[in-house]
Amino acid sequence: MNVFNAYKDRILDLLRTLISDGTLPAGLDLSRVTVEPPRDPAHGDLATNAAMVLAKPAGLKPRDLAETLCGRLRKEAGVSEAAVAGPGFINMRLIPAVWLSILRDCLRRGEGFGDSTLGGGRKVNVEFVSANPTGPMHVGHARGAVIGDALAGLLEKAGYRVTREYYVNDAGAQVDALARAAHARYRQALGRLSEDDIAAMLAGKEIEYGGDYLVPVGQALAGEAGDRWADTPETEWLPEIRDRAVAMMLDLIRDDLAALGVTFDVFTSERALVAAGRVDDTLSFLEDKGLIYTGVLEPPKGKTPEDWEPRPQTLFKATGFGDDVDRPVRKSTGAWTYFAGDMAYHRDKVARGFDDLINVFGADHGGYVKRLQAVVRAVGDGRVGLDVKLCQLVKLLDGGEPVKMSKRAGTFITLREVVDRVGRDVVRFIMLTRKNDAALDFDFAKVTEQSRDNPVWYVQYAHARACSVVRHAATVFPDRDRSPEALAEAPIERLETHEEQALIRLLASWPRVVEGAAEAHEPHRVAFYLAEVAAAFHGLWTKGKDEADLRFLLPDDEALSLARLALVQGVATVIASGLRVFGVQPVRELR
RNA sequence: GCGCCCGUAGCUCAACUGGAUAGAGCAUCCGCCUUCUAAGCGGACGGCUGCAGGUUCGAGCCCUGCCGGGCGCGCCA
Repeated sequence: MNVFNAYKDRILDLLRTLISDGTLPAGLDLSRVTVEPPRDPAHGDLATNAAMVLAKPAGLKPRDLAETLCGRLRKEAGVSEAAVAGPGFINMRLIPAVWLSILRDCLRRGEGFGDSTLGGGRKVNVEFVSANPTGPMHVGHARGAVIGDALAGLLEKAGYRVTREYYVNDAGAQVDALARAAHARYRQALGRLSEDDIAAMLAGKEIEYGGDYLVPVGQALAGEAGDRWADTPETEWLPEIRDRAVAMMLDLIRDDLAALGVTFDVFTSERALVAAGRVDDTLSFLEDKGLIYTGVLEPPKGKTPEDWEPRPQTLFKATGFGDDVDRPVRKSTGAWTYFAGDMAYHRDKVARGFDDLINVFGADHGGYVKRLQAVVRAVGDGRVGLDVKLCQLVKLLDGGEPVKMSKRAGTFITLREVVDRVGRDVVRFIMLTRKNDAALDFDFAKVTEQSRDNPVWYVQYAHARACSVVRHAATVFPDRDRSPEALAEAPIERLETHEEQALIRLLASWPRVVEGAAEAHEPHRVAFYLAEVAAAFHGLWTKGKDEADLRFLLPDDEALSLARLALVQGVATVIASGLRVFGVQPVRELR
């Protein structure tokens, strides 16, 4: 239960009552009314802007309307105070029982606390990673993988039906290049080429991919086909070798993703879409709507490509849907452009019945967003939304020094190396400690150190420490049931200190954090929230050092101890619930 | 030249989709370890939210124009 939304519903009901009795005019727009925690907790538990938003359209003074509302709110169940503040805010305080019942709910539901019905079972497709199947994943892919997976987990928690999807770009020139490189490795496996020959082919641009990861591909091909393709022309072997190599690269990528703990529900093949005639279907569908035409594009202003010349092209009328220019769908060779395939792919997603589409891309795809949204508008009749999350790059550091990476020198860091070095949970959490559109520093030294500076450790420490306190309770009160279910029955009304009550409110806001982050498609908010919970808990823990009667476990007061234990368990539960969204395993014990 | 993203404390970043006196950590300074894990905690210092206008009860957030940085810009995927 999101207590803020619950009270918002009550306030909306009150407002409708005021409309029906004539205090407020009919037809008032209530959509801008919000209920949120006040910035300063001293103001109360909840605040609403209702009076300020509605005063003007209702022809009333904000403070007058606020007073009227306040009078009604004071009679609402659970409200202990309601007061007008500032320009017309209404601050409310809730009776302690409301907060305590949320803590009990948290303990009874465990990690399921925070689950929401916000999504109402609507279908969302989250497409992420979609790296070309031409080699292992490098560290640059990790951020998109983690953000996509965590966003999917967040949406699931918020009540959406989520499909995690990977679009396999297996139809373009890149996979043909992969096939040629695999063929060279195949001939190497047959003894026809040496390592030096491969190097020379790379240098001469005969092949594009030279990585060792293709050696086993060559060996497998040699084992399967013998010398059947050793001396035949490219047209004879390319399709088969390409398909085998792509399949093996996808296995490689799946393994890398598994090391990160990421799995997909659907892999959609670009080549299969093309083969099934879906691109042709999509183009004729759009043609029937008058959205495909032949025309000549203006050259880009300022920076014209050297070989630019005016040329009639087959174009999609993207400008009709918010794009800056119309987009080519056919190359001069007659083949479809990559974009044409993407049009078919997004139409396919719409046809599969998704209510919302989310694509997680690298920041270098920023120029691609508008045209994709134009496509989705065109094929979805405006019913389906497309949100594109652009991930800025990750700067790899080690102790503050940049880690040198260059594809040319072959020293790029693979995803696997990073996971092996610091662990999957660290990679996942750190990748979520920034908004997707801000650059992120990933410092090997920092993310593994145990200090306040390292958010992963700090949050895990809070969880471990909470678990430790509960464990320790076994020695102080050996006869007591310390399970979360039993603690839900503890006399938590005895939690009276300011810090304890603040922490209860913070835990109680977890459902609201889930809903807000899910609605905004911003999983990083969960990371910041968890750090806040951790800080509040560490603070409370340390206070017990200064003042013995503030310790969680008081041998002389079993009832209060159980109440505090309930709060400690609540902290562990909420942190575990949040980490679960990220696919991170909560640590119960630090070594 | 056009489009998108970014610009917040000395540094790294938040700010709950327009709310109240813009918050944390690091760094600096001052305190706190016979204790449930001090690998931690508390306090102080620190701001013209890049600049200038606009919209309204209210702007870090929305609009316009500048300044600075990143990405992209017809047959690459």
